[in-house]
Amino acid sequence: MPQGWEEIRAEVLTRIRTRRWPPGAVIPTEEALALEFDCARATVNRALRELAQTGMLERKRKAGTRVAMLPVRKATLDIPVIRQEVAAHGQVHAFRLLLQTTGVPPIAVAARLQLAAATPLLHLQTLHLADGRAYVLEDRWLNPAAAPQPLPDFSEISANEWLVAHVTFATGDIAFSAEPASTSEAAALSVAEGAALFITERCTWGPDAPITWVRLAHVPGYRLQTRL
Amino acid sequence: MPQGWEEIRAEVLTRIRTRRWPPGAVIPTEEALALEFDCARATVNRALRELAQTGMLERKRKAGTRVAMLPVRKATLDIPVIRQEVAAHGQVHAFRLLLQTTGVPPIAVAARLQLAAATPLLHLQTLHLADGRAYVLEDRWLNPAAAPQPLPDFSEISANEWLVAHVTFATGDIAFSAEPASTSEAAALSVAEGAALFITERCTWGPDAPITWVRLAHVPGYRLQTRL
DNA sequence: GAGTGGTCTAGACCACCTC
DNA sequence: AGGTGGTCTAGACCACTCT
Repeated sequence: MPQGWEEIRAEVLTRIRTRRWPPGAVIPTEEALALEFDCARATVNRALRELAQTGMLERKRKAGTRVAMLPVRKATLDIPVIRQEVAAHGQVHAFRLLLQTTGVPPIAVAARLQLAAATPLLHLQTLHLADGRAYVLEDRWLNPAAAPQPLPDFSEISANEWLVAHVTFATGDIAFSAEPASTSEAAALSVAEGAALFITERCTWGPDAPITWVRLAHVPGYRLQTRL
Repeated sequence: MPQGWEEIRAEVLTRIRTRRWPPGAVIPTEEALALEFDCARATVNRALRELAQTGMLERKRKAGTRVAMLPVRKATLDIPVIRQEVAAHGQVHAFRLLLQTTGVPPIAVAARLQLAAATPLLHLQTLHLADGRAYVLEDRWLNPAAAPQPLPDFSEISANEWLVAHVTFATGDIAFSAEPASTSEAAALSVAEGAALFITERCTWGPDAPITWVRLAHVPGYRLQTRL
């Protein structure tokens, strides 16, 4: 007899995986399961809610709970923080500020940030190193209006870490893709032009104004991995 | 005054984002917050637990709850099912089975599946089309021992959909990367050799045996996106 | 040792949705 | 209209871990 919501979750998961409750089937109500497992309905609710959150179950009031037709559709992904990511590999992290200017960003960047046209932003290019070798090339446009003055010396502190510590964050999105290395990217990362790079692109907004747009070009061989 | 765990979560999130509770700070105990918000401790617990799950808070018994030093570190992302993904774009999905043979997989594949050496697997290559144009090239090795006999005709039903509907799934992992198109991939996807392709690689295991290894090579321009 | 979060209970009311 | 999940409560005990 399972006890505790985790064991109940495991038991339900087993019944799904062994096809005792096949995809599409309606499973017993919370009340019935609470009776079977001899626990409170809230405990069953907790277990089933967690399974619904990962996409194994689909729940609707009155209609009941059914096993998803295509189970395992969601994964939680750790968004790596570069310094920690490098440290986790037992390597030494360092970075070099390649570029720091102010100017109007490309249309594509302004559009993603939903920025009024021709707003000047701070443009930073940073190369992150792991044990002295190129690891990630960071291309960032930063809205000074979103940050408290004065801005720090970004050759000493990473923009990402300073921002999360000092700027109020409201919302954001993140996208992953593959792109060929441009001439300048290839040079910075010491790879061939056109090499397949894993790209992470992030936008963040504050309560009132866009904060920053970042594009991380990862060195070939980079993998983003998670359990299902 | 917030009411309900969602409003409490929103209120706590606001206090974090406005830096009333800055990164690293310890926030009041559940009991204190329950008093302030005039609700049960379980309600506060629910709100704080959700925030901890997304990486905004770090919780430890006795030590209390503190705002994460680097907030927003986890994102949940939907693992797309190809047919639905294509349909979601309003396009027509179709697929062509390019290859179906049986043989011993490459060492790299066998290793990832933790497979005993020299086990013959079914090898499938499938090209998925969106509105008739190449969309994803699927390269799959499937363990017949993990599936109930007989196997279906994979030129009529997609291997993925048949598997989730008929094979007991236990665990798996998924990885994303960028790789240059090989000669055969380039031909199948109608792109230049060496073009940057977004790669999804998935391993799944049953309770007793490895089930399948899949590698999806997405056409250039593909983006995997999610909110933060 | 003591404070904090983690969990469970028994009951209740409500919102939603299918029937 | 009634059944189902969603949520809340007030209380309790436990597990962990910092001091």
